[in-house]
Amino acid sequence: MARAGLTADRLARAGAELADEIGFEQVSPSTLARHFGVQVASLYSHVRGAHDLKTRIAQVALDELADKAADAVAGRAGRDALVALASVYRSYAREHPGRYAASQYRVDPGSVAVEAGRRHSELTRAVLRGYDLGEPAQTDAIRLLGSLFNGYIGLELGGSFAHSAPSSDESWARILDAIDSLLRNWTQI
Amino acid sequence: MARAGLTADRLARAGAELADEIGFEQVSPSTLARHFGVQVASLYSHVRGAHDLKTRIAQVALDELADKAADAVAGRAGRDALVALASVYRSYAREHPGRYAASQYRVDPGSVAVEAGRRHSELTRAVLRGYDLGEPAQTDAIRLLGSLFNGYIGLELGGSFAHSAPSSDESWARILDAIDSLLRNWTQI
DNA sequence: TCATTTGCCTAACACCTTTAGGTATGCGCA
DNA sequence: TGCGCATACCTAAAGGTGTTAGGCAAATGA
Repeated sequence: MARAGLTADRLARAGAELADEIGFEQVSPSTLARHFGVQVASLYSHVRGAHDLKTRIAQVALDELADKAADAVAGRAGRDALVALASVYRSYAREHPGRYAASQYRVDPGSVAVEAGRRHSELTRAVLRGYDLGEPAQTDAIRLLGSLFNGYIGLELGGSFAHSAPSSDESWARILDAIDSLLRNWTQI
Repeated sequence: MARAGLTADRLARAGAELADEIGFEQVSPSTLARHFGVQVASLYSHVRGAHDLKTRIAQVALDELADKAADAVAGRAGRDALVALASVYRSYAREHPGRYAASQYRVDPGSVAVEAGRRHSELTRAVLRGYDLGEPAQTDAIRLLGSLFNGYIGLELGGSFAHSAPSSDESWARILDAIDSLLRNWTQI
């Protein structure tokens, strides 16, 4: 019998794709084994278990997202950079809901994925350079933006904004305007 | 053998308490059956299955949270009301992490729990009356606040703010100040 | 071509969810 | 008080998942 050619990396990447199709929650050693036409136990040579698998998928998503974010922010500043960064997260969540859910997977401290989290904060910090905030305002603002993006996307994906006016797109745009304004005037609060 | 006296309601409430002890993820027909000293299959007379059980626990948490929020907001306005509402959510999440996680459980449309979600928006709308926003700004602001609260608490519970200065408490307080200021000046963005 | 590595296999265990049908408990009523 | 009935909880069983242990055979390199 020909071998499937599994590696931890291929499993993680296939898991990420599978997550977009069937939902991150549903991705597991068994679904992934079925996907590769392989016995479940065979995965355990490449991955320590279900948690390890999900962590690796989270890592894939987090890296991919950070790459896109870095691209979007490059060469922009201020409001432009803010909107670009926000748009990357939101688009990614819509186009790759499974991967986005994976990026939210609680990864234990000490994992390599923690590093990816730091990369995201640094990207946000870069956007904030255009607003000239000192410390601790800058860290506060990073936390605010991270919370807002994650929170908005989470609620939107959950359908919270689906059945009422204004449309989610419109709210999102105006909220970003508001946040831009807030960041510009942060020092004089 | 004496009967345990199960009802859907008792299961949901016990599930909520159990969630705080062992984590919402871990609460399931089997853990709950063990908790009541009862065979797993016995739960199925009261609850349709695992999903139904979790939805009911979510409902308990959502209601309890809305009650606390209504209490906190009553008799306050403006910044006071904003801080009080925010504080209710954050305290609840810290004191009852399992219940809070339950409140985030994706409940299918048409479920009674959707109604509880609406109650939360209305509470936020009440807080915003102190800021004198028209539409669509008011709805935008509701979405902003909901996103921010959920997002901040989610990141905080995940440990994102644990290992760096300033403390989460300090950031939270200053972010609320910033949001208060933003809401007061929303119309002149 | 042979030895070795190792990728994938089978087998087995423990646990979980769900369904079907049986037993007995506790209530309402005579 | 005792009887009948509804139903709360039970046992049994099927099918799924995660994980470990050990075996066979395919690829790799000498």
